[in-house]
Amino acid sequence: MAKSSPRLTKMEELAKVAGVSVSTVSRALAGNPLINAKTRARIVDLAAKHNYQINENARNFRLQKTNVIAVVLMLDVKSEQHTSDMFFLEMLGAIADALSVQNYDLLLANSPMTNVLDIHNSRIFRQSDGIVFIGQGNQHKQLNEFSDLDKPMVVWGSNLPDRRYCTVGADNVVGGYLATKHLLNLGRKHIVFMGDINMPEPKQRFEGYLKALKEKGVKFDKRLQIDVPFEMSHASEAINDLLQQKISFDGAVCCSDLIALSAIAALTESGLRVPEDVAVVGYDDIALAGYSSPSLTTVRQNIVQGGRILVQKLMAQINGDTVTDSVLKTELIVRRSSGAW
Amino acid sequence: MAKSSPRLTKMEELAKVAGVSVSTVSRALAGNPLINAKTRARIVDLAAKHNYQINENARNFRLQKTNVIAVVLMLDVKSEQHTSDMFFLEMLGAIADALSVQNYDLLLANSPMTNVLDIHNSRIFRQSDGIVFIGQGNQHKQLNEFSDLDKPMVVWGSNLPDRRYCTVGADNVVGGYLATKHLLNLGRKHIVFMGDINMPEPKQRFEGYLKALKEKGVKFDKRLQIDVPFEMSHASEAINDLLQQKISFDGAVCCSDLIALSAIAALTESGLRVPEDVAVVGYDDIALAGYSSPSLTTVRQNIVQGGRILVQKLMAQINGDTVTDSVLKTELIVRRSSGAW
DNA sequence: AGCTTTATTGCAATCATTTGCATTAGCCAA
DNA sequence: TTGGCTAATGCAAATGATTGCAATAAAGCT
Repeated sequence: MAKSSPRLTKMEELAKVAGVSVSTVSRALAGNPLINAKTRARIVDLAAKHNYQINENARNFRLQKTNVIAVVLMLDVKSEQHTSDMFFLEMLGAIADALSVQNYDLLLANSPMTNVLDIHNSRIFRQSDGIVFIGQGNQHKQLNEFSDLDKPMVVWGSNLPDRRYCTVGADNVVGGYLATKHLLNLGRKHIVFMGDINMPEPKQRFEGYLKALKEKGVKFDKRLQIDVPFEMSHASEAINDLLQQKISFDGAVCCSDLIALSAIAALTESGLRVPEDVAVVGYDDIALAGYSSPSLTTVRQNIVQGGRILVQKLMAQINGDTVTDSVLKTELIVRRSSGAW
Repeated sequence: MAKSSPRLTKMEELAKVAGVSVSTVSRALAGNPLINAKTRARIVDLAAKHNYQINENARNFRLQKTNVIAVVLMLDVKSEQHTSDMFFLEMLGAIADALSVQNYDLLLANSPMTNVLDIHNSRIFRQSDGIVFIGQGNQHKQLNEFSDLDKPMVVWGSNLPDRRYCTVGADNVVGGYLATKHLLNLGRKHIVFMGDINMPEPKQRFEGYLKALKEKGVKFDKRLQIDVPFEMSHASEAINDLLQQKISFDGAVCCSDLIALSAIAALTESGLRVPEDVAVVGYDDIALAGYSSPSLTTVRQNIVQGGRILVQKLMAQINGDTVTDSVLKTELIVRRSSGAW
C-alpha cells in the first residue's frame, strides 16, 4: 500500500509534486494527446495516489458549463397524470444512471409546472446544460414555443404531428396492438378499450387497438371505447356503467395497470371471474402487476432503455448535433389475468 | 412597458449601465449595507429592467459553495426496500419543494449504494453542500462513520440508540400502536404482525403493537409475528403458512401497503373474507391503497412535513448550528378493509 | 555543423464574482 | 482654511481550472 498522502485539492499542488506545470497536469488529466504518454500516465497515477479530485466548480466555471441536466416531471396530479407514479421514479432512476456514466448530474425540477415557459427565468434553465421533460402533459404548444429558446431539450412522450422538439417514446401503437391481439388470440371478441383518447398516448394505443381488430376482422363497437383518465377510481364506475347497460364484453385493454386493477376489482365485485369471464390487459408493468391476484398481463415500456436514449439525444444536442425522434419497442408481459396462465 | 433591453449577462455590463463599479453592483445585489440605500435600489431596478441574472457558476466558484444538496435513496431492491417506491417519489418531491424555497437544488444520487462510505470519493460528496439519506437500509454503522467526515448530513429513519447522525422520522412506535389498537377496538384478538423486526422501523412498529396488546390485556402469541420483508411476494406465502398450520387469526398489521395487499390477495384466494374474517391494516398509504378493493386502512406518515424538516435540519448544519433529532406524528387512515367501513 | 521541423511543455490570459483594503468625498469642528 | 472623521465607493487580488501561443529541446536533414 502506498502511504496515504494528504489529499491534494488543487491542480497546482499536484503539478508541484509531479514537477510539471499546471497546464501539463490539466492536459494530462483531460487526456490531451499533446502530452507525452509517459508523462500523462505518471500524472494520472500521482493524481490517484494523492487522491486528487478536480474542482468541478472551477472547471465548470471556466468551461461555461454546468454538467447538470434538469428533469421536469410533467405530472399533473389532478387528472392528467401520465401514468403510474412508479413510472416516474423508474424513469428518474434510469435517467440518473445514464447521466452518471457521462459525469452529468440530475437536477430535479421542484414542482409540477403549470406553464413550461416559466422555466425560462428559473434556476432550472440557467443551471443546466439541457432539460428532459417527462411527458407532455397538456402542454404540447408550450413545449413547441420552448424549443425556440434553443436550449437543448428532449421530451419523453408521443410524437405529435406538429412538434418542433425531439421526442423519445414507447411505441404506443404497437403497445395497443399487442395487447389487443393477445386478447383476440384468446378468442375474445368484445374488447373494451379503457383510456382517454384525447390524450396523446392513449390515442396512439387506440390506433393499435383498431388495427388489431381490423386484422382479425372484428368490427369495432364504439360503445366499448371509454374515455377514462389515468386516475383509477373512474375505471370501476365505467365498468359498472357497462354492466348496467348490459353491454357485454369479454376482454379489456387498459391504458394503465392502475386502471386495469381497478377494473378487475369492479368486475370481481360484480361476480364476474377474471380472466375466465373477462380477460384484462394493463399497461406499464408496475411492481404490483406481478403480485396482484390474479396477476396482471401488461404492456411494458423499456424504461431503462428510454432513459438511456433520452440522455443520449440530449448529449448530442449539447454537442451541437441535430437529432431525430426515437420510438422504442414495447413488449407484452403475459400473466394470468389475461386468461393465458 | 420599458423597452426590452438586450439581456445583460455580466455584472460588468450592469455596472457600466449604472455608472458604478462592479464591486458596488455586487454589494448592492447582495444587500450589503455598505452601499447607499438609493444606489442599491437603483442598481436592483436596473438589474431587473435589463433582465440581469447573476452567473451562479461564477458565484458558487468564488464562494466555494455549490448550493446543491444531494439526496441518496437507500433502497435496496433485493430485499430491504424501505417501503413502497411511491414513498420515495413523494419524499423526493417534498424535499425538492422545500429546497427550492431556499434556492437550493436537488442532486439525485444515481444508483443505490452498497456502501455509504463510497460516497466520500464521489461527485455526490464534492458537488453538494450537504446530503440527505432517505432510509438507513442496513448501513447504520457506515452512516455513523460517515458522520465523522463532518459533511452536513441528515437521515430519514428511526432514531437508533447509538447514532451519531441527525435523524428525522415518523413515529413508528405510535404507528404500530395505532394500527394495532384500531384492530383491537374492532374486537379482533388474534392479530398477526407482518414485518421484519430486525429492521429498524418495523422493530419500532412492533413495539407499538406490543404496547397496544398490553393495554388491552391481550396476550402476545409469538407465532403471529412474521419476519416478512417489504418485498411483497413473501407475504402471501407467510399467510398461507399460517393457514396451513391452522394458526387462527382475525387481524393483521402489515409494515407496508404492498405487504397488506399481498396478504389480502392470499386471504381471499383461500376463501376468507376481508375484512369480515380477517381485518387488515397497511402502512404508507400509497395511492393504490385507497383504490384497491377492498380499500385499505393504513398508517400515513406526513411526508411533506418530513421533507421540510429534513431540509431545515440540513440548512441549520450548513450554517454551523448543531441540530437535534425530530420525530413526526403519524396518523391512521381508516378505510374499509380494516372492518370499519 | 547548421538549419528546419516536430514533439513536448510552460507562460499568462481568461472565465464572473466577491471582498479586504485603499481611496475619495462630504461634512463638521476648531 | 484645514484637519479629522465617516460614509460610500473603487481597486485589485483571489478563487481553480483551461487553452492559445510562445518557448524549448530533440531529432532529422543536408
